[in-house]
Amino acid sequence: MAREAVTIKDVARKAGVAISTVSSVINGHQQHVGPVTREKVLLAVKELGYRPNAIARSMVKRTTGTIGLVMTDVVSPLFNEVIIGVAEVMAAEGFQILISTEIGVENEDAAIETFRSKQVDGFIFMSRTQRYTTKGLTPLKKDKIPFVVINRYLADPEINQVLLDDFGNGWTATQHLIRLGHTRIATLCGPLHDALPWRSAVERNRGWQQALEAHGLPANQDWVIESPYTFKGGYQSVQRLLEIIKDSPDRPTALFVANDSMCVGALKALQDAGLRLPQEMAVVGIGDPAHLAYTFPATTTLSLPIIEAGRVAARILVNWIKNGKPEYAQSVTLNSNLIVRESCGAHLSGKFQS
Amino acid sequence: MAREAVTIKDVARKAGVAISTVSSVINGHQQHVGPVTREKVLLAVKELGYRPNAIARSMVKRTTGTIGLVMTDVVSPLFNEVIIGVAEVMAAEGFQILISTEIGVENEDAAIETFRSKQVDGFIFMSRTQRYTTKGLTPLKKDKIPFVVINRYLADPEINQVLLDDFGNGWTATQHLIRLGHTRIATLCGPLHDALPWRSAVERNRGWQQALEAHGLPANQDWVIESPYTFKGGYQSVQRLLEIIKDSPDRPTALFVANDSMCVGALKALQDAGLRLPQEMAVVGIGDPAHLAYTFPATTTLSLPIIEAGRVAARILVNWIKNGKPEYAQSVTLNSNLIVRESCGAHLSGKFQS
DNA sequence: TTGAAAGCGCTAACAC
DNA sequence: GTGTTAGCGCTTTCAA
Repeated sequence: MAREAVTIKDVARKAGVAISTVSSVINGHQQHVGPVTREKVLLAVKELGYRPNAIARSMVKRTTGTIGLVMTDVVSPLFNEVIIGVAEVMAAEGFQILISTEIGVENEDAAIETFRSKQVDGFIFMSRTQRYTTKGLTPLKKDKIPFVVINRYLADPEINQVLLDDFGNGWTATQHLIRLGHTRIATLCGPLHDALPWRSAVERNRGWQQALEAHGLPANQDWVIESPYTFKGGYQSVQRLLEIIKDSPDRPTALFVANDSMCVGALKALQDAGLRLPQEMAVVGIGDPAHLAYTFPATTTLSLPIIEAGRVAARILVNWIKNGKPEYAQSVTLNSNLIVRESCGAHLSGKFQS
Repeated sequence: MAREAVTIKDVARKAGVAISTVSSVINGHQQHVGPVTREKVLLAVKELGYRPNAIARSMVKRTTGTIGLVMTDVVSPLFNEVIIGVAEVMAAEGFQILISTEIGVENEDAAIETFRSKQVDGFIFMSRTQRYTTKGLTPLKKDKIPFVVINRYLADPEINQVLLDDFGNGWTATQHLIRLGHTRIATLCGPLHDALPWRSAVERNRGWQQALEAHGLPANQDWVIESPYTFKGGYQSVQRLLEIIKDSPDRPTALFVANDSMCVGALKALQDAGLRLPQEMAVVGIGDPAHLAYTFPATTTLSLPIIEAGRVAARILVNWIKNGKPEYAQSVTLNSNLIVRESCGAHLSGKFQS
């Protein structure tokens, strides 16, 4: 801060008017101030280089024009993108964003406390791990503090949430392969039976299964390979799958991979095994397009709308703050876009239309 | 904010002591408060669920424990990473981070104004475009507001800067190829002669040139292809290069690509032209490892230490804030790490040792 | 060792 | 129309 900041008092003195008059013109309360006085004030403001102290203002208005963005996992570049969406609408609405420096789910409560003491007007929570807990959020709810939660799938219907359509993604990815003519579709499904199972894995797998069933195709459980959401997991899963199917007369011709990191590993393993892609194995993934556009072949993928999730959450939050109450308790589920690239073989088959 | 927040006054009343006593125990001014009084206060704090109002505190202490992070380009995932580094040290130091919602260089001044009115204790500027200007920073300097600048290469020696070693990156990348036995090395250099030339392009190109000269090798200017830092730029540059060298007996066997997006485009173009990589063309790039690890072949690259830049900048800033003055005017240049993957052919040649 | 009171910079009644 | 004044919640002399 400037050592000797000029205050509203200085402006008032310089302009030869009262403090409250200055306040009026600063805040555009035009009703009560004459044009000449107004000019005098404006002049003084300019000459002194006066900059209103937002802290002092917050003090009396009891609102800061600042929201807290709590990310349990700043480390993920993909999920970082939520900032872009949030920033976009907050800029338009004149809010500032405080981001949590405390990293990791376990520090979420600390972040909430810090932000509350800083008097943020509301919160956005972004998590990657899809925890089911509401623990840290309960006090917020009780104190009627505006907040919206992204990607957390909480059971509480009173909480405003923005969700990604995991089931739909699994369904769409699989259906895309079916439309391309594949009838035997395997899947790398992620951590389905972990200590705490990942909701996204479970849902995406359900999508795969139901899409197949809806088309009267078999959802062969031997072709469901579980592994962590990692490059290595994807690589090893493919090796396992290849082992399982090696003597099979009816090998799968397509593969749905439920996560981006896994998908890159899978592609690598497939190529290391000498398979031609997509001719001998068509692949569809889910996740970050920035990554998957650069694989070889470029990966057809369902692109998670993270930026849009940020926008939507921000809009809900801003409305809530401005109106003093939530529009209504809502849970918005965002669909993904299917980005057709090369790995699914659509560019070869010519079969895929829509 | 909670509608009816409990204040220090409530605590004082409940504990049967004076406001100033509560303040003392809250802030750990142990000197002046007896153990029984202290306990009474602590109890009241707990029972009431008192949370100090940081805004009110800031008001009188004239410091907010908040810094402003101004990014001219939030849209770049790579440069977003700076947040991670900054957050890491700010968390440890107990500062919060306000991020600029105003996007684009042209809005930098607006961001500065907003943050100043919010009384941030200091600034970190992160830019991608390496503007030479000091315009918006001059008032900060004049008012002795702590700030540090990342990736901007300002001439003013009094400004604290964190820089990336563009020249060194060009040099190292090229030298790596030389060590692998290449003697004819082309380069895609980026926007060297643009309306406003990109410093990074100029410097990286200088690194390429001098590394070659240092080894007594020709820096063939016909093999310097200019284009924007884009996927398309890289793709087209390779096409141009291939055209130029197609009848040449002494074709280049290696390529230094001065930017990550360009590099991905280049790889694609090379493969589309039917070249085997890295056997017929070895490639080294610069930029984001997350991207370039997934190309085919995986790209050997100089990985820009963006997170580290955030850390370093944050440390300098925090010191400045805490001591009331900068440690000294410094300009820290960070070297990149060479990440050896497949595109350079090191795994085949066995020549590369260090 | 504790408490009273001034004041941080600003807004918003309420008088004039 | 314009000015006076009482806070917002807290820290910090300074007395007691």
